[in-house]
Amino acid sequence: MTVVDEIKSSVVKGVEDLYGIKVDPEKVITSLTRKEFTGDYTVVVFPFSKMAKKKPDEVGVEMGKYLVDNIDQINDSNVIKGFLNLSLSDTYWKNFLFNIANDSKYGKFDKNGKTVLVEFSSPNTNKPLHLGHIRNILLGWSAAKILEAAGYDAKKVQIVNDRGIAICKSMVAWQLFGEGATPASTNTKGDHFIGKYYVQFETAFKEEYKTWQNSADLPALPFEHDPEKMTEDEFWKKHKNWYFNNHSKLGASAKEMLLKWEANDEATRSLWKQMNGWVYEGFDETYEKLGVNFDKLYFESDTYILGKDIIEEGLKKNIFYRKEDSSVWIDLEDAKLDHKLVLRSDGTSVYMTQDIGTANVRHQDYGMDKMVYVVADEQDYHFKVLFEIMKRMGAPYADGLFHLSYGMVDLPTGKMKSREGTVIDADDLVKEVIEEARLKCLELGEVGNLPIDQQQEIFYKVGMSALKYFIVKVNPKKRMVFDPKESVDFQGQTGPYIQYAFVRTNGVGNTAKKDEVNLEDAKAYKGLEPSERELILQLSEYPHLVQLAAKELDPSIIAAYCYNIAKLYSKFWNDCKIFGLDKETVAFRVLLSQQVGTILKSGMELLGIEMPEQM
RNA sequence: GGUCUCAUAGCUCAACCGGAUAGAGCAGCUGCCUUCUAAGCAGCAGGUUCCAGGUUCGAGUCCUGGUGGGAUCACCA
Repeated sequence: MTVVDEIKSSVVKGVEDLYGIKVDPEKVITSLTRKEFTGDYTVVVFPFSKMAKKKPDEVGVEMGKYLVDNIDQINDSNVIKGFLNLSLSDTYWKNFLFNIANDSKYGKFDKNGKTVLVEFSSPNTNKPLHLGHIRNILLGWSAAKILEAAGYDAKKVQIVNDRGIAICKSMVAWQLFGEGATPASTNTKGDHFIGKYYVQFETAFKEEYKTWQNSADLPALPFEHDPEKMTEDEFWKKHKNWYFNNHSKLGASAKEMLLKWEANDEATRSLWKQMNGWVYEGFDETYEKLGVNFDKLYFESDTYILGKDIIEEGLKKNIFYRKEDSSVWIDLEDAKLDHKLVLRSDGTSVYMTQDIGTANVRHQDYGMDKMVYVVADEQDYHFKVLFEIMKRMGAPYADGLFHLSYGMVDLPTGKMKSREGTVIDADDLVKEVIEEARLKCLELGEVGNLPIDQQQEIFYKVGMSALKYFIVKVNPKKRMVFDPKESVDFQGQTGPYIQYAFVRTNGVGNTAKKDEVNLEDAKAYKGLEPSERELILQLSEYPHLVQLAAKELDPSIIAAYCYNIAKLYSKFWNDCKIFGLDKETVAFRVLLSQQVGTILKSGMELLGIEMPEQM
């Protein structure tokens, strides 16, 4: 039982003993005492003062006395404006530090026997990964790590969108313009190689469309052009899809390719396999750089036909209904979600059907209790509908479905748009950030004399932490702005700042080893400086925050926490000397540094960030 | 137009689900390296939390109504 729990239950008992009122322990509000006041924990007494019909301060004083009398560790209390501040003894905090030093699993919860699937990344195979994917990947990875720490068996999966019109466009362009080139022959990373042909297709299509617009005998157009309401450009933009489907030569080739693919045409399938293979090689390289991996990949080419049988089952249960044209729908009006198509009139699947089917297959594979989809917030509606359907279908994991919805990454100039070339490429960004780190390390750090491969490793870790921390510190739900020039910083609330604090703890450890400091001596340490006390108090919050982050699926909670610890350690570093003092003090501060280092490392690991030994 | 979502310092973000005087970082200014790594520390300055009401001991947080951004409302994925 933690102190906080103990305080809460004592408050409950106290309220009952003193005033004869029963309260729910959940309703007891405690928090860390703010810096301006003396105390460690604060209890809000307003609710009890209302029930007891006494003045808040009066209740506070009575409760304070009760708690000091009944909980050994609490040795003082004060009341300010209805807030009861409780102080724990120095001995308590010192013992707390000794306890976690002996607990190798501090902050890691016992297995709860539940399995959770985390789906993330899920790229299309027609172009390379970009900054948006990076946010997705970091969130997914981190969510999985946090859930693991909270006791779940977390499986990392993705659905690879490897089929459809987009990849066919790349295939057509490669046939038309490729002249047999390969990633190897052009010395290009596979995903970039394919992306190049996708862009080439789009460019050629645009040209074709333009020529057609200016040609003499245009057919009747489906949309009217009202010059008052739209510009010429907007007018043609509106017709783009229609043109692609009905008049474009390139469009026809791509569509033909798709039909052949669906008909299992041998040549088409083998070209498709080859081109996707190139893309996967490229993706793997990027994933490795980002330090992530997956337990299982699901491919849309396998799953896109799934789900139909489930729809049939649902039809029997009257969850779905069939229209006259034999398309199948679900009525979700009572959930304020409208009617939604789940099967086309020709009997083929739609996106929703696939997702239903895929969820089912995953349940056969893993029997998961929970599933987290890391997908951008533009799909909020889709997942609301999907989850509602799964609930009505009675899926056993329906209550464990969670959409980790995150906001887009914007540039200072506005949205990233692949069509306008304003996309930040993942590989470029990684490379840039490592280069920045190299310059910074050589300027500020003490790495110049290390062997070159160790230097490289440090540059990599520092650069990646700057990038990752910047992204993961923001609450996932919020849109965020990424300024390529300024965003990836190395000072202040950043990854490298936290790494720097860690490197200091590491240095302390090395010196302690050299000086043969005996950590047992720490137990005889007599004092406790404010910055030491504050640090230990924060260390004690770690498990609680891991749980909170797991519950909210929010890595930014951990990111903020790590920063907090690093900051307090930096303060401690400045306030307190570590070596060259009596052996008890030295031992205690070495032990404290060691624990700070341990927590920083495991906290940052939850965010997918590695710590360098030195920098 | 319906639905969802967001709005906090010049900029980028916090505020642990309603708690004390709204906090950090960056940018700006002032100090601190002969001593464990100054990627640091201490300090100054910066706010009508978009607006108007409401709920209550207490509202950035909840409710209503505005304003402004974004998303979504396909037999696309």
